[in-house]
Amino acid sequence: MYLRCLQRLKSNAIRTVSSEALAKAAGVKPTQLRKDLTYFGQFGTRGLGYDVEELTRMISDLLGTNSLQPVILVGVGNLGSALLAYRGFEKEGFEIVAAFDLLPGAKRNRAKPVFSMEKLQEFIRERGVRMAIITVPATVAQEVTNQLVEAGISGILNFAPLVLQVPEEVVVNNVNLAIELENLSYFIQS
Amino acid sequence: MYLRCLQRLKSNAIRTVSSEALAKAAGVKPTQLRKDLTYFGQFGTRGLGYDVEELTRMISDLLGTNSLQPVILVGVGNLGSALLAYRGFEKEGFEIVAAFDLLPGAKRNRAKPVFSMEKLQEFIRERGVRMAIITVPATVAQEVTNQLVEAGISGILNFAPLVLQVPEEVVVNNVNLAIELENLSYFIQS
DNA sequence: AATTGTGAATTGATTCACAGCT
DNA sequence: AGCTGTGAATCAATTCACAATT
Repeated sequence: MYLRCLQRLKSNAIRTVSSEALAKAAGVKPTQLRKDLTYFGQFGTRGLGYDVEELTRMISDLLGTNSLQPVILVGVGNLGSALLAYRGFEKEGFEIVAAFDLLPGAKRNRAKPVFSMEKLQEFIRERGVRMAIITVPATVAQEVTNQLVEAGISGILNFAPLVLQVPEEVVVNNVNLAIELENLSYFIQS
Repeated sequence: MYLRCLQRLKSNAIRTVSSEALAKAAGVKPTQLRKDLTYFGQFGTRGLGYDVEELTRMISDLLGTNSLQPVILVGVGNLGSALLAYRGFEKEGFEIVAAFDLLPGAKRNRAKPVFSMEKLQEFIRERGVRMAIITVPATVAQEVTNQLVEAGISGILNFAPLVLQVPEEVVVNNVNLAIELENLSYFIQS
């Protein structure tokens, strides 16, 4: 989040920012921001603030965002197609290098290649891909996950609405749109 | 999350579940689950567990998920189109009743009507819509938000990668796909 | 004068440990 | 015997308050 805000500042030719201003932009409190940063070192100048350029570089290094990470996507339905077409990732250092689906033929005419599921493990191994996005139906998500893990994937962004069982060295982030809506719905009932 | 797991159990004709089993399915610890539930009352039977049917009903009531909530969507790009076509919401009690875009004409041939932005506020007011999904570019997201809030929206699911400024009675949930990927990427660098 | 960096204090969430039901 | 419900203990995150620095 901080990185995103810093990039916005940079594109507005702002050189220096106080914890107060950056925190406001990121939607957190100034002390929170300062505490967060000190876990990784001291980057500010007292009385002045943080150098936008320098702080940007340090967070990028930390996140390992400086090199382009290849990512694959499994399940080219509505959501999968949208993510394939979405350009927003590349700016942040990720590239969806290929997609996989049971029916790759029907999913042609896209910028990205869509392969059949048989090619999945071979592709992961040959290209050394470490991250995958799962946009398959819940019923097959665990089976797909098993294949991914077996082939060496260590990070999964899961859009299927269930909890995936994985070995502990594999990291899963879940995005569940229905839960987000329910959450909103709960908090606005007043 | 619990609700989702309970529904799965129900469809497998399972009548009763222990905190241990349900917690496992939801990816949390048993004590966590029990503590969570007791914030709202006592629903289990000692020595036996929870009645799937009863617990389902109580969580549904709590979430207000029993009545169908109308939701609108603003910004019919790649992601917006995918969400419009996504059926997963309806099962959870939400219906995207309309979408809005600067160029509604180009976005026809869908199950849902796509209106021009001029119709936005009128629609919200007439239909009493309380929730909106924002899938517009970051550059116009704040402006769209202002319009939504002015028309009476009180819950926003925001996919634009920036922090929206809203009055405190309005709830915003952010979904930022690039941040999810970055997060994964950070935790798998070993 | 402004603003960071950070121990200490506070607040909040999770887990333990076990009493209490069925 | 099995399993929930929960006060107490622990662990983690946030915020305060202010010394240190430019």
